[in-house]
Amino acid sequence: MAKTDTKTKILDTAERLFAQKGFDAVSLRNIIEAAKVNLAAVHYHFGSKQTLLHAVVSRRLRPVNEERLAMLAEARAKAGKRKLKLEMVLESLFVPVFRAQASHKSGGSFTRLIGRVVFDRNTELQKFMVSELAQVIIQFSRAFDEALPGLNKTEMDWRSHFMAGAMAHTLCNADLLASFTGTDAGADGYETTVQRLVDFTAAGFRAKVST
Amino acid sequence: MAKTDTKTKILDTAERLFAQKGFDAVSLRNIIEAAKVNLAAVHYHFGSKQTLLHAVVSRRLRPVNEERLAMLAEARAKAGKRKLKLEMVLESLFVPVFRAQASHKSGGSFTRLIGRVVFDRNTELQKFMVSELAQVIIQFSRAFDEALPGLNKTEMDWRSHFMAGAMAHTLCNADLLASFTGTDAGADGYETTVQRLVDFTAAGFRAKVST
DNA sequence: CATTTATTCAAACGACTGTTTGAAACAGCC
DNA sequence: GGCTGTTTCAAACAGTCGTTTGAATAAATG
Repeated sequence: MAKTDTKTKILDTAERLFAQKGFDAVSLRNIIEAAKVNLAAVHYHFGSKQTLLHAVVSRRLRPVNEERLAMLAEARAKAGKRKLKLEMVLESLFVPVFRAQASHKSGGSFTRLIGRVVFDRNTELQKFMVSELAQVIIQFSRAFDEALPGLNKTEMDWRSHFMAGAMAHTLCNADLLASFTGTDAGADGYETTVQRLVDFTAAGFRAKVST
Repeated sequence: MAKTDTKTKILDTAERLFAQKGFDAVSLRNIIEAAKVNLAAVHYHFGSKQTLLHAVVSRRLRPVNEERLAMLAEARAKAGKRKLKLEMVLESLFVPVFRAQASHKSGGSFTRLIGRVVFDRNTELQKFMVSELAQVIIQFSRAFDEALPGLNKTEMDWRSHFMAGAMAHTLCNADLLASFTGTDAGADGYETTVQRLVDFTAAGFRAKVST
């Protein structure tokens, strides 16, 4: 118990602080102070600050990505020979990450972190993210092609891009919605949020391509 | 000429570097080295690093916001007594900021910066942004209500949020699209990008609200 | 038990941070 | 010319940064 205690304390605290303030704005000393561990413990367990970030992201993102692929496979199985339904593909992409926020009582700090990571310009981190997301990207871009057989590749790429932006912004800046508009982002469960996001992005994917 | 030369050299260089690496990751010494000015000049002209960021953002964002409001007013005038058209509202929001990228040959660094700023968690910066965007938010949320009379407030807030995410992500991470999919973001002019973004978000706004 | 391995700790490393200072260099004006 | 106000400059300030070190402690193994 005591062996991994320090390790997870560091992970939990780093996750919370990175999500709150961003990677560069949080120092290792901020983390070890809040986690009440020794400074050298970070390097002993993780090697460097950058590797710590990778560990923080990976711990949460890996199960999420596995569940995404599992849900997509299930959607495929359920469709059988029929065409894959766009809404189910989108749900497979959204539900695991939004549910992780609700279930794991990290106070939503980790989804904020994942959302933020997408927008962070950190060359090391981006390489890491690409490798972590590789399978998901491959499988889901294929799924989108199947669900929207008529759409040409360029349009598909752009619309996937827009969809990713809407998703990341929602994960990362849900509190902005409250401050700007007064609407409380966490008022309903994650299911309602996902439903809204699916409605919006599905309609966007299906929009008539203007000439 | 020499009087404002240092000032604009600092602004230009800071804009480029902030957009490339983010606010925290760039030091004042990085900036003054690239701009070939003295370190103290930053504080002489701008007071602090934070105020420099405000100046960098404001210089570009202010004219963009003015043009946004002007385009919206023009769209209103053109509509006359008819209902405001959603696509024209969206264009009024997108065109100025995307055109600024193309016209001002900053290499698109400033739109990346503006996109990034939306996602940055910097309390000081967020307060500043809210004040800079206040008028735009008020006017455009009213316009969206007019263009979509049937939609209730909560749904409207969420969809505006999704739309903002798609926009910010496109401004900030256009290069990601190239690296992930191979589609070159800058292949066509900004008009095509705006058109695609309008198509996507307009359809999202108009999506049937699922029960 | 002793001995080896894993983990914690305080202290220091050199480098870098934003900011301040006070003296130079420059401008425009009488 | 001298003088005033603006702008530049090198140097230093007081911290903080990520990282390393070597000894002290805890746990595990024989």
